[in-house]
Amino acid sequence: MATRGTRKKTADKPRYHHGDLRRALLDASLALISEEGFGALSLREVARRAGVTHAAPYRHFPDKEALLAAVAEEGFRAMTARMKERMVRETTPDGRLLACGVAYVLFAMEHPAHFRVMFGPHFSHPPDLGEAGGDTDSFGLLVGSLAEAQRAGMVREGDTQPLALSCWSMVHGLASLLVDGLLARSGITTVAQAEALAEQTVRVLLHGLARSTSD
Amino acid sequence: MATRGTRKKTADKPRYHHGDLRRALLDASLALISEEGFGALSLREVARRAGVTHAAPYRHFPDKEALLAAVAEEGFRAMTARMKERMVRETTPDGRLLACGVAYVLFAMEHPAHFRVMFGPHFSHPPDLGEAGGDTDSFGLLVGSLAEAQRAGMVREGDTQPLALSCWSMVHGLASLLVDGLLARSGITTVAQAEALAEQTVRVLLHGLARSTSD
DNA sequence: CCTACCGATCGGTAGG
DNA sequence: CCTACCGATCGGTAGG
Repeated sequence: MATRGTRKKTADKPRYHHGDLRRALLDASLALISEEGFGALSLREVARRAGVTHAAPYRHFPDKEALLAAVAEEGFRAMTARMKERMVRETTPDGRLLACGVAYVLFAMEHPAHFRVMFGPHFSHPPDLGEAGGDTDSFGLLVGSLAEAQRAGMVREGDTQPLALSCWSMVHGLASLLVDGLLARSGITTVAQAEALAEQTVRVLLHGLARSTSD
Repeated sequence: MATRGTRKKTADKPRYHHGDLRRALLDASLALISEEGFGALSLREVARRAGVTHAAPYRHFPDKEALLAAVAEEGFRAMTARMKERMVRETTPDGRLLACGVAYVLFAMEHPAHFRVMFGPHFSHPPDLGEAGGDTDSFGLLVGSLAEAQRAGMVREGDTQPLALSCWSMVHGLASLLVDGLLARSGITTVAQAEALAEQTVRVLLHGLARSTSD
């Protein structure tokens, strides 16, 4: 009994009686998904990892879907930022278009948990990719740079929308295969390898977009 | 009490005391995923839908992952068959390559639950896409027709493998976006629309593959 | 943000 | 292929 009342020997559970529990919950969610896969994500396990009781998250998110929505929104914001970051360095329309696509794939490789939440089939309604022009409007960046490339004569004329869907499909497919580990047996495991493949792949697509297929 | 002992008024639960429970379990899994999403899939609910006790499935599958593996394998077999079916109608190398890609997308649209299980992040190990030349080797079909197109001079020379990854990414991305409903707001909802988009998209890619980007 | 509690569901097994 | 059972986990709420 002599030791009763002294500091507990295990103070290993950080507590969040301050303002950053929300952040801690988001981080815990991402770590959990990365380590155990999406199926392992539960509000209770997230709370556990964040060092709080399983009732605490409800102070910040009304339910599980709200937590995921917050993760997804953060992901779209980060992805859009990543795309802009690489695009502004470029000086040509097709350079920007290429950068746009490569950044999409890089984001997925660097933030697989975010990517899974953003595009996984977890929501009742598929996510809206952000208001036009907003800082989550990654699709808008693609459409914009594609239209610019059209005006510059580097991409065939015609309705921009279906062409944008082709571009999106290309990078989304590559990103998905990478995140799900399906290209590992083809030897693509590092970010550098993924970037090289993305560049090559998007270049092929841009080349295909340059002129009408009936040429 | 007069009615006691007579036929129960609800005989609505079909029983599988014959040989087709395995098939029924696979079908129930697919229906469940289609209707409620992948997250709703549990062995117990599958058993319920198949009209058996939750212990019955263990007679056919050692665990949940084994059930999913069976669904996935069936999916790869069906997808490969779908691709072959469309490819044999074609008389040119690039026709076969196009058919190969379009069939991939069509399969996903027609069998979204299969597609989700095949490529969803549900397995400890990502699925092997089948032994080379086997009836689940869809990737082999792609590589084969791509190599054929190269020999015919319709696709640039060089290592076939990375080019095949570009093709796979393209159709896999389109299929994924379609299955997850992300192209619905772009107005692509029917199989016919998806097929048209897939054709256009793969044509763009083939055009890009025709010659070196440095031409 | 915590304790204590609810009903529900789950994967899996024993034993027949 | 069924009944009966196990321990575990879950989402969510009451009440403080």
